[in-house]
Amino acid sequence: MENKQELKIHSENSNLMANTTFSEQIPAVYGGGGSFFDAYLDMLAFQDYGGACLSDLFQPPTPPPSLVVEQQQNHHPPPVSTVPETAEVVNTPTQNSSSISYSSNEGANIVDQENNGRSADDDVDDDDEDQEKSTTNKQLKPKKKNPKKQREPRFAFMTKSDIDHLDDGYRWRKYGQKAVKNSPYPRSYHRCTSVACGVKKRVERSSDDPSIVITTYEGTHTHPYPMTPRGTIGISPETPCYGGFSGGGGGGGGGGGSVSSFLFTQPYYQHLQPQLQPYVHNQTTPSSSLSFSPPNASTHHLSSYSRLLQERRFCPSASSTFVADHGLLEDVVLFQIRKD
DNA sequence: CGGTTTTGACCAGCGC
DNA sequence: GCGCTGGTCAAAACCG
Repeated sequence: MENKQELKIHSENSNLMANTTFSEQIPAVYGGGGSFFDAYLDMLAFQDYGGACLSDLFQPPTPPPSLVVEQQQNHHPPPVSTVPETAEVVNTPTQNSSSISYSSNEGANIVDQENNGRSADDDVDDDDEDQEKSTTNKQLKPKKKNPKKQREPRFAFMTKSDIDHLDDGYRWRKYGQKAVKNSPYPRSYHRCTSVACGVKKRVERSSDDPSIVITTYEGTHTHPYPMTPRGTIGISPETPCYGGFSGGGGGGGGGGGSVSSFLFTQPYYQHLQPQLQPYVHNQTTPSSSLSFSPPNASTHHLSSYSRLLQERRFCPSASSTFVADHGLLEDVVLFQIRKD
């Protein structure tokens, strides 16, 4: 059995043909056989756009993105509210979906699965054995100080794009590339260049559909959002968000970057919870460019998608202080609002 | 010159 | 045990 949850977002805009699908599968046995996703992903998101940077999609945001939000459940009637004016969100949680977590630091489910229940203490116990091994290895190459290092939560982001590296503002350094079995396209390995930030990213193209770039993120950023090249944000240094997701950037020298980053620090399926989260207003950037306040959208009519947009901006370390973040979805939906 | 990319080698895990 | 594959390292090359 596996848990699966999907969230589709369709955008109707001549300049914005976003077709985003978030889905998650928690395989019964992590790493077991099956599809790439079964074995590999904690969460998967699909973003369909043709540009290099999501933010670029919205250069002429006229008219505002027409998004229709709806929810679907495979075995349940369409729940929750609809926001007819905009985005379409298809949320398809199956059974046990409530056990799914997208949180990086809080994603105990994911971590537990990936470690098969191993704890950090277990790793410590292996030190002796590891040292013995490393003694031999040192003759060849001193590597792997912590071979059984706890694996960070991961999730993937599928992007339909011509380019491999989506610009998210974080800086990535490529540290490896490998040919992928059954795929003509190599997989590249990237690491966040920030000091003491262990976030990793893998980028590969789907062998089935070469136009799709699969970006897998591992770990959590332990630093504030690094740059604001497109004239907007920077997450407050006082409230470092642990972005379970961040993408793009890196290659091609010159750093650069957009303002996109996902912060799935709160599970986006939180729409299942009765209470709504308040809107986020970035206090560090008084400019309206960061404010998310959907016009004419009462909290009662917030779609799950809208709530997703909010939730993903939350910082777990500051549950009562919400910090705005420019993420891909935000780019999809809120550009017009921000422009205003 | 410093940062990034490339690339071959090495290591670990897994399946047979 | 062996081979395959994924992931990482690190030196060299590259680039601004």
